Amino acid sequence: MSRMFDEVNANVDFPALERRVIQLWQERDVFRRSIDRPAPRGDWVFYEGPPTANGKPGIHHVIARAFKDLFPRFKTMQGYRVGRKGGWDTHGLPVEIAIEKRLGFTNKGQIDEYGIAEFNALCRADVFSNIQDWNAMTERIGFWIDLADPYVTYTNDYIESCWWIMKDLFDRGLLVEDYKTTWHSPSSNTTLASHEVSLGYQEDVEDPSIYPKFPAVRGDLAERGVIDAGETRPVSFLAWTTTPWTLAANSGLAVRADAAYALVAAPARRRESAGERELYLLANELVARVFEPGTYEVLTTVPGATLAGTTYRPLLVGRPGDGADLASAYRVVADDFVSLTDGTGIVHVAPAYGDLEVGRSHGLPAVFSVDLTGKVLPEVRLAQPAGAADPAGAAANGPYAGAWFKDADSAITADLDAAGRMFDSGTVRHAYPFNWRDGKPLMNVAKRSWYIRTTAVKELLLANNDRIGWHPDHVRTGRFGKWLENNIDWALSRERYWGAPLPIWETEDGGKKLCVGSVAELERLTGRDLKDLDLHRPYVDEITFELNGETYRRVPYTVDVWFESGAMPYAQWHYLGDASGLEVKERLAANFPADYICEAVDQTRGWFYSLHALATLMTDPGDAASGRRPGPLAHLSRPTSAFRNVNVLGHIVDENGEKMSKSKGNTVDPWSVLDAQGADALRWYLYSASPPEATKRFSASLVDETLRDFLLTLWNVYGFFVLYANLEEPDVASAPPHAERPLVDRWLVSRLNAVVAGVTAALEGFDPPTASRLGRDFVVDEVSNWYVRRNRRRFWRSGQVQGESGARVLDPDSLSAYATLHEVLVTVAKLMAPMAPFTSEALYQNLVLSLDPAAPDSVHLTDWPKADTAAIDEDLMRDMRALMRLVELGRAARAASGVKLRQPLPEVLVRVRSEEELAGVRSLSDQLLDELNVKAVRFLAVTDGFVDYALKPNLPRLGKRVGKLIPQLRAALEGMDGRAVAANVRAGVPTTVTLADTTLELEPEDLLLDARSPEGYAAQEERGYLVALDTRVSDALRREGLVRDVVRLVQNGRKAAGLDVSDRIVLSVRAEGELAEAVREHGAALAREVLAVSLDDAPTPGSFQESHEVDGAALTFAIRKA
RNA sequence: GGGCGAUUAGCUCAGCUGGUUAGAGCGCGUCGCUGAUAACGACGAGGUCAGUGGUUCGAGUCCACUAUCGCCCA
Repeated sequence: MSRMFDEVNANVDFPALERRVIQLWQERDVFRRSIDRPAPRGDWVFYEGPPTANGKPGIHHVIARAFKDLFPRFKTMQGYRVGRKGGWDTHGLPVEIAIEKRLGFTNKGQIDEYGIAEFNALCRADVFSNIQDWNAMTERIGFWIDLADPYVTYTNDYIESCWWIMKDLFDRGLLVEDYKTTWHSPSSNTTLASHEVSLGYQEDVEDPSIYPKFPAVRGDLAERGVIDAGETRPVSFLAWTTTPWTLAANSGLAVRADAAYALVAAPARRRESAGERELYLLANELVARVFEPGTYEVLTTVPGATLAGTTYRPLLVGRPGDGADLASAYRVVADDFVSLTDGTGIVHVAPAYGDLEVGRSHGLPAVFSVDLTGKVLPEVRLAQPAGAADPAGAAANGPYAGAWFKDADSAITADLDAAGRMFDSGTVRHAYPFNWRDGKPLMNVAKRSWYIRTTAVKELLLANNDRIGWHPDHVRTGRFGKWLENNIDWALSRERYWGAPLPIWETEDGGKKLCVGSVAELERLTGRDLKDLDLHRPYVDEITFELNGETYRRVPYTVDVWFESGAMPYAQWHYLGDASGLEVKERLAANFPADYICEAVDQTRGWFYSLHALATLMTDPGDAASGRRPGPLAHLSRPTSAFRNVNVLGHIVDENGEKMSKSKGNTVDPWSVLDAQGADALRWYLYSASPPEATKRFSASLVDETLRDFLLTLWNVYGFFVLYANLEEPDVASAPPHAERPLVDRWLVSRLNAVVAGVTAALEGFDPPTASRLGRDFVVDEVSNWYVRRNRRRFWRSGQVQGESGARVLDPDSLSAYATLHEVLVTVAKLMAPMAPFTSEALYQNLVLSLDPAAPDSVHLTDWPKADTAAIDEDLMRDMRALMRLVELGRAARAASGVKLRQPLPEVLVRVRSEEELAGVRSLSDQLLDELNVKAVRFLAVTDGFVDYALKPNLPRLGKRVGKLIPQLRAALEGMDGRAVAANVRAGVPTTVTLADTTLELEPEDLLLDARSPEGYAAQEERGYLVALDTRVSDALRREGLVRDVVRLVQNGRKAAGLDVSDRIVLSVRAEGELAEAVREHGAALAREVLAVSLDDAPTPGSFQESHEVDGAALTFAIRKA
């Protein structure tokens, strides 16, 4: 017999079902067709943030991809075309480090020895080592993205686009070379990337803590009135540092202009109390912390601004940097960075070792004391007093020459102490970074570096940020906004190997520099055919050319990988500006900027920033006042970020809240979840568990809960529908129109449309938790636990009638139920499609395509449901809510009364909160009777004298008006006659309340009436609702209740006998006493309930037989399939 | 050390612009119901809404500080 629908297996295996759906998508080419289908609303642009495929994908990659898939599917159904080009991040340090580890390298020099070409070849081979896993995971979770034609950052085309951008920036003066402070590892002579530095931070490192005395030039101070002109005692600026080795690099001292500085008289060393006193300058508020109590005297205080510009003599000398002019050194400067929380309020400034910005802004020269391998330079020695000859001779090596910089600390300290230049020395424990590979200390060093001058467009960065739809919103002004406000130039160059080379060529002396923007340009410069040139190092390093008689060589740098990922809007199409083909230009125009991106929160200063900064630079309209030229995309777009909306995702942690890491062994293999619970359960859990930005604790048991709570409930409703539809074969198309269906159907349709509106709004607001929870609550609470439970009888044995043609035709009531539930299931399938693409596809295939082969052959090719606002009946939904509330109270009342639900009761008294609700609930009262198994309902008027009332103020209305009198008013209302006030409320007249000092006129809506239970009923009340059951059971009702017991036992018997739900039976029942009477009286109803074609009290031979005791009476029945 | 965010029941989370008795699901206990259900219903145990102070007639909600956790930066 051919069924209307494919049978639905109640023991559904979701992972297996999902694999079949994947196959169906492949066979029907659904993904491609979803992009090719007509897009009346135009393009909606999604950018894939490229992952790296050199590691196995973990559960945290699934979450990002689950979100990345949701919105493109949603927008596609809404009528947009959403192209989804995949991408892979292939360059960068993680790859290099993996290869270095494999080769056992501990420092960068070993790479040069090994050979850059060989090294990079290994990197290239490694980056896709896990791409099979990635592609399999991507497909299995249903992430639709074009993996056949992804952008790959290591390709020549991609690199060339990066070059084009850099050349544009260079030509506009926005790509410049300058000194930069870096964390340098002298042990491996390498600059470390910031994340490498953070890997190596150690807490509680013991370092020197010294207070050197810088001899002030007394004349300068006397001139400003800080000391007397005749002062002869030594005057020192007292500084504090933890790096004695940088003292030879000192070229300035910094004070805070707005802080008070004290001139203190004290002994020459901290621990001395006697002896000749010297004079010190330091921040006034730190004096008591630096000097021992009772050993010092504050002579005067002056503002820091007064000290600025005075000079002092150096303690040690070092090697001046290129072009450094020592004439400008050894000055006191004022700067806000100076902190007064520790030290002395006078900061020793060594521009070459960490204080580059300060030095630069005050014109202090860079002086070096240590080379890049951590060896102290030969020039370093104690400074000699003016006019004194160096005993060892200036040409000879200094006493610390060649020493490891940290080893020189103690010698320098001792020598300064001996020279009387040390006020105190000790140690301090603090956090300090070490090379994470060899454990050796790092040092802050200024190096030449290339920068993108993002500070030139800072205002534009902020303005463009204001227009981004951040989700959550606080990132705009918080994490990201703060970052932009403190914007510093983007340090672009890296001394690395496996990355896009910086395309700058310079002359031997570095005097002339040229940025190359394309391979074609390089061919013109060299006169060579470079079509087959690998743009990576070392090959590109070998390309040199002559220009105006000078040889140009490429600088040795690669660029920050964030630059590469930030360039993807342009580089994914191999965009080269005006040199691009027409097709590429059109592609770029259609796909810029993105409507949506989605990544985890750690990308704020990573991809989010690099995308934003480059797009801002590219679309910069220019600034005539400062002579800034417009960017190359200014003609295409107003100033903009690269993205309009972004979901910022939180991280996934394990079930104990701990970060997942391979070393802890607490990572979750996505496949373990995908194979057990399936992709939809996982996706739904990820969407609904918590706000996207929240840190999520992941546990498989929560995914399991999602599966049982939501997906299985939906599946059961679906299975229920199909099971009975296949028996009854309803023609849902011929069902009565909505308006003519029973109230409960109209209610469900109303709710459905409200849910459509709600889910649509939530997804348009990039809010998956709200969308998924609306769907879940609707399906579980309203469709399954209310509608289907309340209406299941309408779906089975529904009294088929013969149609005029002799065909079987369902009565309109059943047909309405089928049509309503069918519509709900189909619409829910569409609403769920972006979030649970597999289950929704399965439902759609069976529920829609079985009936209408002409329909789109995938749910993902259908249009997003539109909410029919005309079908949303707010009053009806409010009334049903009230009814559900009453049923809840009625059940509680029954439970309290001890009368079981099978026993019918004669009457229930009901009171609701308003006249409108009363009318509404009255129209739904048959639901109430059925649900509570009661014969009649009596509605009490809202102000019926049958009940008394507690009076309460309606606070949202009265709070502002009455204010402080609220407690008085409460007390007064409690003392008033509830019935009398209720009568006022009913009549719509104000009530006068007398308080101590005043009287208040309260309008009816200012008061809340809480009904109190009537005496002698099993009653439950809550917030104005009241349900009271009359629990007197008549004999007739008792017999009815007994028969319901018999029905239940026979039904159980049917099940035990292995009968099908639609099988008809021959039934015999033998009972005694009142039970026999009850069976006789309600025999017809009994037979109808259990599908008995005949009912007698004779034994039925060869049949299933059972004996029971019902309410003390014996019962035996036998059933046989008819 | 700085910035941003979080902290509500054993677990996962709601709680809108301050307002009546702080909720849901899971888990636990008792009882009930059951021909779609791997279910469902009622009742119960479980909360000083991280802490302290403030604003207010009224604070889970607003403000300040503190603690703990996470991320980013140093």
